[in-house]
Amino acid sequence: MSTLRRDVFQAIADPTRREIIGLLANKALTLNGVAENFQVSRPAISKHIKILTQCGLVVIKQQGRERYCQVDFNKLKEVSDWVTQYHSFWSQKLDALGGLLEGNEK
Amino acid sequence: MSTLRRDVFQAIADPTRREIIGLLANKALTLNGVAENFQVSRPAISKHIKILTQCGLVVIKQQGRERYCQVDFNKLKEVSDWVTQYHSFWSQKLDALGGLLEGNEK
DNA sequence: TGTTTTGCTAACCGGATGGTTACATATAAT
DNA sequence: ATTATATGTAACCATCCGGTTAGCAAAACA
Repeated sequence: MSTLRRDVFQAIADPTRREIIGLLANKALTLNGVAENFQVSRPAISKHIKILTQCGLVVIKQQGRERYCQVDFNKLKEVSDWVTQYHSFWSQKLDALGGLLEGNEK
Repeated sequence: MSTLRRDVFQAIADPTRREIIGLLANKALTLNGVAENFQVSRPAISKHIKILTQCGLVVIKQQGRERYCQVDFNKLKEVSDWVTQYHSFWSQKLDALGGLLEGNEK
């Protein structure tokens, strides 16, 4: 699994990974602790965690043989920044095109 | 290309599609107008636009043989909502685990 | 010491993704 | 009527993705 092209947007694209983030928001969990909450196998969760760590969204702290996963929420700011740049457009009507086409709508 | 599992998070996972959204924020463009701004082929852009329309992020208004693309920014709220639920965690120090492990850190 | 537990990695699989080229269709322009 | 333009679609391809099972290594426990 290469470490290329790993960014936050791609990491949160998967619903399972978003769920994992939700879980870890409450408290740090070991990998098995995370896996208990899902139907899929441990290796599958392990892969998800790896993707989340590769982009910095999750940080792992080793404690003996256990590895506690926690979210670095600051990484989510990258997503927040991207989204909020469009906040001003949100309440805008969807009729900008109408103007653009000078009411020539089909 | 099935219409299944098409959600906003997956749509914005691709950097090209995020760029497209940035482009369309300024003004509605035809499909060729969008494609002019990228190196990839027109069919590739066509596929991206299809994905963006399937999840509702982009709306198309046909004008003769031209198809004007514009962003429905309200769809981005879904992303914003997901992110902002974690706003309270942002300024939090990354030492919650330290407490959890009772200073037993390696 | 031996065994259980935690977690990683490898090999594999089917389906999705992102790209291409080639061709089809419909509207517009000459 | 013919040609040019705008766009869609099909077929194909390499790679990625998310999942599996099997096996390995290290720490913890009996």
